[in-house]
Amino acid sequence: MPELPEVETIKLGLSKLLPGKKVQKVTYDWPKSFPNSKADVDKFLIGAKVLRVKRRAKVLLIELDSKYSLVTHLKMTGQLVYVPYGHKLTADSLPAGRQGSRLTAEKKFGGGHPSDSLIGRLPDRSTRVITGFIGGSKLFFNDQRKFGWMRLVPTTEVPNIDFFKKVGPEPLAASFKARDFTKRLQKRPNSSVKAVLLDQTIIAGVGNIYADEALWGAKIHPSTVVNRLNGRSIYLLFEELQYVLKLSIEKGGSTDRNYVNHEGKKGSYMSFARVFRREGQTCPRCGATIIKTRVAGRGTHTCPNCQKESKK
DNA sequence: CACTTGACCTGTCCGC
DNA sequence: TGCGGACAGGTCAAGT
Repeated sequence: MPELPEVETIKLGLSKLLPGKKVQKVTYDWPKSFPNSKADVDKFLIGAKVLRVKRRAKVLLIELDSKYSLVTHLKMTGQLVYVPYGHKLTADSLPAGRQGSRLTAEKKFGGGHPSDSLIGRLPDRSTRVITGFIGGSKLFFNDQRKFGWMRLVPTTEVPNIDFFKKVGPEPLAASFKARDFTKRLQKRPNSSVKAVLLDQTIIAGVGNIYADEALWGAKIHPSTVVNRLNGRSIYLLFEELQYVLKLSIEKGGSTDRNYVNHEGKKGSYMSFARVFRREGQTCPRCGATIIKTRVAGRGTHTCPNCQKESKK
């Protein structure tokens, strides 16, 4: 769910908050969520100062003056939430309620914070890593499903992470033109256009939400095979993809179920979505009923009238 | 080689 | 009410 616009929103937020902050303490206990050794943490993270925050594809990069970077992929349910100094926290460490114990964060930390905001309830059962800064502020990496990860990587080695070696170009880069988009798509001539949009090695940052939204905008059925798309269709798809990504960044991203930004707040793109998660509702363009099917192994939302399936 | 499916996880929802 | 099963969907590994 965090796709390009969601990670970009977090990047913009954290860029205003983290640079200059010095790491004081780090708490983590789930190796897949944070695989680094304590020795590395002590050497390269504790005492390090944040230089800048960047994004590449769906990955967030926090560059440190120790020549290491904190690299985070939120996958499906990851969150990065910053809690400023002065906010009343109920505990300083990870809750212990996840191994068999059915303790909820609420029970463990003494029943209900007056504030209903996520910030007031952190850490919670999904908290995997807490990075504490001098001055008392904290960055929480929460991840309910544990698919995401945060890791400490030498900054010069970041481009050599397998994912970065293979990942495609940024769709919103000024240098990325329709011609480039066409060439990239045509590397997978026999795949469905939706599968290709979701393939991070073709184009970076597109996930299920914006794939469906852009395909609706371009009136293309998601299972259309790339080599059956004409030049005009591909151009339209390029324009629509950029449009939905930019609009969503403006709206602070999409909150389908889990996503929140650096302040623990939801994004509002979903109220602008035309098809995603709108099965049973009417198509804003033609009034037909939006349907949900399965394409490329994913839930897929289309207007059966605007997006005709091409006959083989 | 090109392409598709399953595994990784947990929480929620639906039907019986 | 409780329980099993389907489902959510980003990426990598394994399968066709």
